[in-house]
Amino acid sequence: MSRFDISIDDILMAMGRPALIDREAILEAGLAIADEQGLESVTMQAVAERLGVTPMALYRHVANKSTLLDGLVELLLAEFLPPPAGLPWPERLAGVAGAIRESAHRHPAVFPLLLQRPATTRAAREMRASIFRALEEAGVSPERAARTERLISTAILGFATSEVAGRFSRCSRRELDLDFDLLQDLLRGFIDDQVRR
Amino acid sequence: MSRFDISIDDILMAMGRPALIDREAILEAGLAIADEQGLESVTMQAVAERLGVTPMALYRHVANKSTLLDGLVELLLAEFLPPPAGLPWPERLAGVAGAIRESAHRHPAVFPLLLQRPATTRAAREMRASIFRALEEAGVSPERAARTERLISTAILGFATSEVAGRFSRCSRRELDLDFDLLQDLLRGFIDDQVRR
DNA sequence: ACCTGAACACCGTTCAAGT
DNA sequence: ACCTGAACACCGTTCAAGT
Repeated sequence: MSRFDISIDDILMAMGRPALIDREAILEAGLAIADEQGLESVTMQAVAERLGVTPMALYRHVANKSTLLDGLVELLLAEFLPPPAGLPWPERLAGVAGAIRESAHRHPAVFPLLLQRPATTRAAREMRASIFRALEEAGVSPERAARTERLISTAILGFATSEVAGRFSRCSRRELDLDFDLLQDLLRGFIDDQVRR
Repeated sequence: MSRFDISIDDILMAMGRPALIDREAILEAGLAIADEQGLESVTMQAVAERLGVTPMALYRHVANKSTLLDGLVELLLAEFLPPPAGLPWPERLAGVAGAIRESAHRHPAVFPLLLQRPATTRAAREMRASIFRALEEAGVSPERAARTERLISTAILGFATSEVAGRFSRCSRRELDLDFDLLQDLLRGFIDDQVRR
């Protein structure tokens, strides 16, 4: 009846044995399901089952399904490792673009969500910062850098999303590789333009 | 018991009185709900209720919810009217881009789906054709036109999606207007580049 | 032909209860 | 603290039945 019905021993014993699941395990299970069976297969029940637990157990670790999906997006962002700092900026930028595209191919179901969430998480800021540094090194003025970065990352995300979400389903992989090369030329020309002003 | 339990009179009477709903009414109700309350509020029950009908009645007119959503995308595409043919190509292209962006602002919930469906419907082909004609007039060779068109429309769709789906939620409308202007400059420069080769 | 009632399997989520 | 059982409101969908 009262809250003291739970004995201290009970609590200590519960604390002693490690939790069956945690936030990270939940997100990884969700991402695996999304990769294997698509986003609509990511249900609380499916995630729980993969972890050998009941759906209700998830709610101690994630607020609800919507924040679980936010967490999946975070997981993708965390994969966008900043490229090696030693390289000259064009190669660093190409590295970032390539890493983003590869992530899209690994996670075609979750990737489109990237375009739909404010890029305010730590990993998102880091990716932005790495593009910023490349632009700075290229000679883009700080006043222009933010806008330039937005357009560059939007173009890359838009292309990668179209590619994996099926808008280009009639194009061969080879065609799309060439598209991507051309996109990078386009962005390169754009940056040169921004520098010249 | 047998199928002849339905009398011809019954059928004629049913045929005589006009159907309560049809595919078009369903799609328009779905779009209205999406615009007003977001995509996740578009349920079979909500659409049916708006039409004064039970959810089961919808299934005679649309195969299932997924094709209903496809229909909403179609509705957006139908709004991308081809620009007046008399104008010079740069203005026509700007017209298309502006029309796409306006559609995104009118239908922020449905618009992101455009990036996720193969662009094979009639309206999608028409929009592509109008960009093609502009590129041709600009002097882009036919071999380059398809790839150029893909990159242009991807950039526009990607930007408009980011804008209405919340990725730029920290930017003011004025900032985004300037972003869009710059995007069009970028695309213009890209086309000039394609012509020069 | 077109719509409804009843029914099913499946969702997300809450809350009290167990350990 | 962490998980479960029971329960609720709400989904999408099917099918037989009504008119």
